[in-house]
Amino acid sequence: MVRHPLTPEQIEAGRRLGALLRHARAGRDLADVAQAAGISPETLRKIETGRLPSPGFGTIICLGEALNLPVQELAATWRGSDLPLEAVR
Amino acid sequence: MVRHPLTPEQIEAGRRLGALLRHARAGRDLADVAQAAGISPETLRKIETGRLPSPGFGTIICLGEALNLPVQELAATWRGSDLPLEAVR
DNA sequence: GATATGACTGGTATTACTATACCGGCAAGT
DNA sequence: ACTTGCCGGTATAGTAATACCAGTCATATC
Repeated sequence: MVRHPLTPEQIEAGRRLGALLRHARAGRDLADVAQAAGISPETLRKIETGRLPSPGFGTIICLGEALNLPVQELAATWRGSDLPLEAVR
Repeated sequence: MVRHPLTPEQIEAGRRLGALLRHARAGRDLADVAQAAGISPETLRKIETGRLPSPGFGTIICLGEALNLPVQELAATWRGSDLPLEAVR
């Protein structure tokens, strides 16, 4: 096989990650956050809705910076061991 | 444009990330680490040598787990603000 | 010294996916 | 009605992830 399709687990992980990002964005404008992270609004929207389940590493890092999200929480959310924010700090 | 080619900065970031991963692997067998992270040995080798400059988020998270690397250091290395391990803990 | 073993390397090929863009539509607010 | 913000569908260039290969460079082993 050349490249395996994404597993359901990976797709689920992408959904969790997207939900976290949308929640962290709170009220801010989607386009503003996207620009701050250096990605296109279209891409951010797809990540948030889970239609881009497994984005690039740098993409998520930049988004985490733009949203003031600790990297550890992003990683924990992706893994599914969704420890609350307090446990990370 | 539909998708921008990777910038030289991104390629450099990939190189740094790969160097960190290879250093963290130390003496362990490449194939063993790859299996522990759930990716193919070929892919790990390309990430370490920088031929896959911008891997998936999940890919790096799994590798960090397999190598006991704190996520924050991976992120810092990618960003270029290569704070030493001690500053992260 | 020839030969084998083991781990890495660059090259090439292939498929699935990311990242981007544009569209029409839908809901809430002004 | 008009704007604002989100949504799903579609299209496309570039890349990730996988696989196979031949070549290198040690370190053994004969």
